[in-house]
Order: sequence, then C-alpha cells, then structure tokens
Amino acid sequence: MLDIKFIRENKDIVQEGAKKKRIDIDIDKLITLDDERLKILKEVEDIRGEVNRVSNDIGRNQDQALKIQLIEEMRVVKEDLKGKEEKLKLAIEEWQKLMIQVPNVPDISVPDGVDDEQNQEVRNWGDKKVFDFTPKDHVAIVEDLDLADFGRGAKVSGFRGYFMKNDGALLFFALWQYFLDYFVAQGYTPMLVPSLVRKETLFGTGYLPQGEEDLYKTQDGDYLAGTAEVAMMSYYSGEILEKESLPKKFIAFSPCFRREAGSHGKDVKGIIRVHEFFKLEQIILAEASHENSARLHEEITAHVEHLMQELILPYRVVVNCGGDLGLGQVKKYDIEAWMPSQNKYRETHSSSYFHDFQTRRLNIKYRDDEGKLRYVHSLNNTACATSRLPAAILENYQRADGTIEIPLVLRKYMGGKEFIKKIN
RNA sequence: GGAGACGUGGCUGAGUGGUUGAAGGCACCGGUUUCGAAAACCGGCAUUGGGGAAACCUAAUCGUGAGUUCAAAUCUCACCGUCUCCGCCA
Repeated sequence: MLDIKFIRENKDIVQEGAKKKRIDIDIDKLITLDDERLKILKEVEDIRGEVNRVSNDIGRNQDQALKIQLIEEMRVVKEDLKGKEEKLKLAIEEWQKLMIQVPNVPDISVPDGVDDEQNQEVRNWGDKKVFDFTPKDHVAIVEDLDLADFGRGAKVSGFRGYFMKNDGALLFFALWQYFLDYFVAQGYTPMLVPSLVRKETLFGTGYLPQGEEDLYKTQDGDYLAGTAEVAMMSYYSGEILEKESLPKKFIAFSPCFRREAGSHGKDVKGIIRVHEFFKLEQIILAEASHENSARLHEEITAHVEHLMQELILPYRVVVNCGGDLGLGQVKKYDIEAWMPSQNKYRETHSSSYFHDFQTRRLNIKYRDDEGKLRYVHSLNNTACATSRLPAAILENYQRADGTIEIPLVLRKYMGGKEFIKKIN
C-alpha cells in the first residue's frame, strides 16, 4: 500500500511505475475517487461537528423545553447525516479497492521488460563444471542413490509429493545448520515461525488479495504460508519499534506451501517445484531511508553469494525486470544456480526490498529523531531453500561413478563424510 | 468442546451515558536547584485525516465492526484476541 498523499503528489511517477510493472491501473481515476471521498468526508465532518456542539449544549442546559426542542432539531439533522455517512462508506470502499491495487514504484535501476525472460544478468560467479560424462539430472541422481522417494511421495502426498531419505535427508539438515550458523554469526536472530497464518498476515505482506489461488486455505479460513516472510513480517504488526533496535535482522525457518496453480506442466519431476518445502529466509526491518534499504538489499544478496561461493556452486545474479516484480517490490535480484542437466541457471534465491509498502499495511512504525512516527522499511531474501539448493548441489557435485562429492563446508554437518554413495 | 473473566495512551492504571482525548503513576522532554549528578519541585508530553504560512481550528480513534441515543470508553449485538477453570489430546 502506498500513501495517498505520495500518490497525489507523484501521480505520473506512480502511473509510470505501474506501467513498468505491467500492471493496469488508472491513477487519475483513483485521484478522482479520492477527491470525491474528501468532499463527502468534509460534509460528514461538518454535520458531526454541529451535532457535537448542540449535544454538549443539551447536556449543560437546564431548560427542559429548550432541551426537547434541540433534541428534535438534532433528530432531523441526524437523518441527513445517516444518508451522507452511507455515501461516504461507499466512497471509501471504492477508493480502498483501487488503493490496494496500486503497486509500489520500481527503482530507476530496474530494467524494462515483460517477464523473467527479460531479467538482466548483473554478474556471474564460478566455472560451469565440464563433465567428461553425461551428467544426470537431480531426479535420476536421487533415484539412483535412493536419496528420495517420489513414487511413495505421490502415493502419500499427491502430485509433487516426495520423501527425502538417507543422505538426501541429511543433506537438507546439513544445509540448514550450515546456513543457520552463518547467519547467527552475522548477528541475525534465529526464528522458527508458523506456516499456518491468518488472512491479515497475507494481506499485510501483499500476497492477498492477488495471490489467492496460489495459497492453501484451511476450513477455518486460515492459510498455509508460502514463506516464513509472512509470519515474520507480521510478528511486529501494529507495534511501534525503538529506533535504536533497527535494523532488526531475522533468519526465519519454516515449512513453505505453494499450490503452484498455473504451472502444472513445469518441472513435473523432482524437487525443483514442489507443493511443500522448507526454507530459511532473511528478513530485515530497517529505518525509513531509501539509501539504507538499497545498501541492505546489496548486503542480503551478498550474504547468499558468499555462501554460494563457499559451497562452490556456479551462479549468476539477475536483476528482475519491471514485469517480473511483485506488487510491493521496489527492486529484486534473483540468484540462480547453474543446473548442468538443464544447461541453464535456475532460481534458488530471491532478494527484494519494499520500502514501507508492507509495513504500511501491517502498521509497523518507529519514532524518528524528530519524534515523528514513520513506517519502517522491509527487505527479505531467501537464505536456503531446500529443495532447490540441494538439487543444484547434487547435479554440480556428481561424479562419473554415480556418487556425489559432498561440498567441503558441509562435511562437518554430515559426520565428516566425503561422498554420498548408494546404501545397499 | 463447555463455563467464566477481561481487552483504555510508550508502559501501568482509573473511568458504567453529557466539555473525558480520557484522572493518577512510570517512562520521556524542558526548566529551577547543584561545581556536576541524584533527589525534590515547576512545566510539557497520543495518533490519524481535513483546513491554515503559522498560531491554531476541526473530525475520528478507549480490541474490530454494526446498533441504540440529541449525546457512547461507558448500553446492546456480532466478530477477533487474551487469561482462568473443566473436558479432550499429547
């Protein structure tokens, strides 16, 4: 959600921003609605003022006859007020409907483009490994080494269901622990957060109302979140934070649920695209400064790049084009790991910042140096998404004999083991 | 699932129909005092919208939303949440 004042004062910027995001919205119409809203609001407030004044007179007056006369007068005025209040309510509803559709303005550095095809590579790291054999895809690897079970996964959980087992399961645990250790050492607060969340949290983070079809919903009207960001961002909703406590940095772990509606044909095998996975997510709440947000954005991206380098996984960073940005995002980088079997990079991390788009909806504020209440800025980036990251590791670390070399930094989390082999 | 209690400002806590945006306390800010500090004393101190250059004026806000009334923190209803007890489960 943007500030209506900001929208009014920067009409063209907001309209251009929406266009860049390929979102169809009429800002002029919104402003006309806002004019209407303010006009009716003024009328309603004037009448309320009169009612307040006269009511106070009635309370103080001892003259019974006059009292009765004033009460009668007010009764008539109230009739008029009722009609106007009804009009105001409708005007606000229509206004709000449009307000929540107004996207945040993308940063000037965001390239123009329709979808992820037009995302631009910013940099890449690592040599794509040259295999002297035909590398297997991660599906074949996990099946050959008995690291996952998709057949029984589907039997038990349905389409895209999976079990991780043996060293496949241990690899997940190793990655979580490795990433967690790193972020805790960086001063991040470790959190285990709920996946089962209330509707308001998804509105606040901008996943609703637009993303309804991608979310699982319970019979009680709650939802299963697709990321720990949802619960973590809502953690401080409605609160006023101490400026000295900012930036707050969290490394939050949770199961993640995604319906993947509309992508039925994509990645139908394996653990690249699943309905349920686990993720460590970086979430930051910071003071309201664009420079600060932009700096932190680079920082949360750099953390992941550092870890990818430690894992020796070739990757590239792309800056997402306007059309590939979410409603609230100002700018987003995707970090994509090299997948040898597909001969292309695949997204493993998504790093974005929002300014106060989320916190305005969630009502998270702090008091600045002048004592003024301001909405904090929010940012988030994937830290470690299992399953995608282990899939990349398995493919990049496979050997001719079918075994997997365990990345050096993960060995201590896997009992010192160097290779993943088939257990007989 | 059943029964009950409760939800007031940054915190605490009064307030059951009429200048109550809300007493008192804590915290915070300014001042007096002091060599300096503490203590004490004096003063200030909610948010949001609208108008205004400003002083200031005005409307709304006591969990949320409806309702009763000339007038609601206060009465009614629904919802959300918290707590206590019982039941169920671990």
